Amino acid sequence: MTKFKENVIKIVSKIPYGKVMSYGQVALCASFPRGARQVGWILNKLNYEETKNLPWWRVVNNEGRISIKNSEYLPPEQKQKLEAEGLKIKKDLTFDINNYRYIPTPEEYLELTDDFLDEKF
DNA sequence: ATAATGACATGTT
DNA sequence: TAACATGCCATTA
Repeated sequence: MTKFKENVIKIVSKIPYGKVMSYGQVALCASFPRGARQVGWILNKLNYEETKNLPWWRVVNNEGRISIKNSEYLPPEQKQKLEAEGLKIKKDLTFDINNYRYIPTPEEYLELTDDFLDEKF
């Protein structure tokens, strides 16, 4: 279990009901500024126990598109879970992420680094 | 050690 | 709008 994975799990588990974050955002908040792809990789490899208590469906790409691939889970499943939380998703699996994007407060960011602060603020 | 792969992001054609 | 290119970096082959 790497620090990065722990942080990703912490961040994702904090996304409120009905809100979403992009992979890049999650990476930033986990103090891995350019780890977007690794976030996706981690979510893809989560075991059952981990997915059970983690709202992985609230993580989408930065354009508001469901971009799941080669996973146990399929795009329609994620779409259904998001719609169940009130999001309106088009049939091409896109939606207006700016209506639902979750912006964490600085207190919720983990292990802030100088590099991170330079980039974000 | 080197190369390919990916639930990504951003900019340019 | 869509396709392409480049950067990214852990994991896998």
